[in-house]
Amino acid sequence: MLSERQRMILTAIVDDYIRSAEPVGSRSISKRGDVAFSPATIRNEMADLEELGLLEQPHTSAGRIPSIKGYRYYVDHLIRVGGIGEQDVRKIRGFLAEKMNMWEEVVSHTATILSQLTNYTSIVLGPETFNTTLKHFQLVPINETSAVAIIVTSTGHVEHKTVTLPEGVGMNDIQKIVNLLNDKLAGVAFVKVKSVLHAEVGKELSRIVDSCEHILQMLESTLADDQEPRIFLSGATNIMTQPEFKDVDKVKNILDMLEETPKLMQLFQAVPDGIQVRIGTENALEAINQCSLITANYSYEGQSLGTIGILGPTRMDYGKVISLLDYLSKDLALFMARRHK
Amino acid sequence: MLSERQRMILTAIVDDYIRSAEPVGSRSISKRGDVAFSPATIRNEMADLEELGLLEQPHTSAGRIPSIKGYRYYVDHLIRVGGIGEQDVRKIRGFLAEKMNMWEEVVSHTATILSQLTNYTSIVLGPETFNTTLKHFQLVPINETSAVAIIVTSTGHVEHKTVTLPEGVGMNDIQKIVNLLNDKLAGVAFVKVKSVLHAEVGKELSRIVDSCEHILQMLESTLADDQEPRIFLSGATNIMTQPEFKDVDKVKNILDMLEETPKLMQLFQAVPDGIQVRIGTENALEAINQCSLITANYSYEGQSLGTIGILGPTRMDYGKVISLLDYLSKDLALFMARRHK
DNA sequence: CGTTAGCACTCAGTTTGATCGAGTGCTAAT
DNA sequence: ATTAGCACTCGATCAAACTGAGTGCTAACG
Repeated sequence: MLSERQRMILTAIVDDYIRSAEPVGSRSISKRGDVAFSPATIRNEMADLEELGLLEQPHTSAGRIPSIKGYRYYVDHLIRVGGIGEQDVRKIRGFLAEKMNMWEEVVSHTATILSQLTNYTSIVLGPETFNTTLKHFQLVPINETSAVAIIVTSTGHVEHKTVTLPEGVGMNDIQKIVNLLNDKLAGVAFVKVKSVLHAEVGKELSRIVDSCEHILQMLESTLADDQEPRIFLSGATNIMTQPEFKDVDKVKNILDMLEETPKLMQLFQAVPDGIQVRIGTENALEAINQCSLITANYSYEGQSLGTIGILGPTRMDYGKVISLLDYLSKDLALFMARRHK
Repeated sequence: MLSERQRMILTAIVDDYIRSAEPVGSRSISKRGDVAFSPATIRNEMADLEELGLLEQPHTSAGRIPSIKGYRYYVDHLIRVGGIGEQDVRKIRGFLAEKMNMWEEVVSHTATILSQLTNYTSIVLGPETFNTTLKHFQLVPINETSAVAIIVTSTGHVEHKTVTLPEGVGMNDIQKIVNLLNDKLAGVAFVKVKSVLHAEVGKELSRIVDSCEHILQMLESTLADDQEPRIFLSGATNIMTQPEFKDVDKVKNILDMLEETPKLMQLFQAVPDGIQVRIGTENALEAINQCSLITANYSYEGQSLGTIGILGPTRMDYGKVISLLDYLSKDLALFMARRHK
């Protein structure tokens, strides 16, 4: 357990370091005013804090910087999550005032605004489709052998896919198939589509067309395939403004990671509800061992729809980012709720 | 007009510099073997080439590097566009063997493979829609006030958009509208959609629904709006492997530019047919004044469909990139032709 | 006993200066 | 016309010296 004075000093060091990106010395803390002790006293406390693993020294004659553990303590116990600034609120309001119908627009705008307000990189996962239902299905023939399959979900999300038609399927057949599917599948949750397809559609389909097997298979892969949510990135280059990322190689590792969808998915995998802070090596991926990732779910009626996140240096303005994510995730949830209805 | 010897020397310098990224001295050229003159002679020629503006010296006691004008001369007169390597061909073949139906997949894969084979950044513009025709139109209601409009083009491209429905439009009306539109607009080129909408659809529409004006307006914005081609980027971080881009600020400028769609469009605006090389300051954008951009159109029946491009340092392997772009743009045209049919 | 002033010590960062060597331009010889 | 030779230039590299922020320890202070 830390003493009140130790907590004050740790707070001061983290705050200062977040601002300046430079090791914080005892003198500069003493001069700040809010910790009214002499440098010597502060030095003693700092030595203790270092022994506890909360601070570290880049080298003997430098000031202290927070360790991962130090940031963790700061985030868990010391942080003051103030409301967000007026300017920020105004900017967000302005953005919400724009009339946007498609959730893609909303989500990508959210990503943009997040990265602009924080100067970090924002990553937003679009709503997952798995708990939505099918609203409408359509097959549009392109030529003799292929067609475009279009799926509209209850949330207004549209997926499309070009499929190859089995031979001997005519225009009439297609219309019948489409009608049948809309009849049977409309309102069915995506997770159940596969079983319904087998249980109810199969028999009826065999009455209509010959090459029933092929079509069923095609439909299955079309309808079941597309579970992965879309990823929106913004401000990927913002890390480069941070002094600790002056080195091109470090930056490249991170940006390469951001270009790879599967890695990003891994990063966001299984984030628990609410706001989650992962500092430095707490992240699973080596590439961002010097970064912190803060994520927040947005949900509807207890069901998590998607995630928004901010990636920045470990020396990140945690307070600001957390309050922003909190605000925007709720906003996003609100929007989705409106569409969900 | 350059002498044969000057041309040889210029070629040698450009080739060497492309390989090594270091100023090329007279000795090293003499030693290469293919220019069998003494360093002194070569030095004299180099001085002449510098006077002509084809070479420049970073500082007095350094070797020469090609100037923009030097690269230009090299590209226009000296370059040997060899065929592409066997390995590359094999890799492309392997990629073509994969069965891909959607053009989005093909185009994005093309971008990926281009960046992998060249280690530069590839930018691919998806086929423009303006010379395609409308194949199918659909309106799927989501709730009382909004619906998803879906457009399928003759090339199998799908666009969708959420629209707000005017009040008092019922399910029946929607079906009628959709039928009418498919009847009137199927097969109509996109450029003509707007006029057909006014000339033929307007009157008929007024017979069906009351709020004809609103709907017509909505349809117009939906159908006419979406002209801009999609952009596929790959290997954006590859510039960082180039020694001349060890500086984070330079890189940031370029990557920032790549994140901005309008800037990219500006870059690709009005590229003439065939293969186009823009070296350094020949590019319109300040951010890539130290880069070269090579672009190639892919077309079908004389009509340009889209563009593929490679962005790299001015010190780029022009020969390789040009032959690769040539090969792949033809491949892409072939694929599109198949889909077009 | 907690706090603080004083002081020797440490060490990264910067400056300075010397050295190195790749490469040039010029001149004179071939 | 070509080339060998040579003085010269100038960035790059390295070590030595210097600077100063910051520490840890000790002793004095209230």
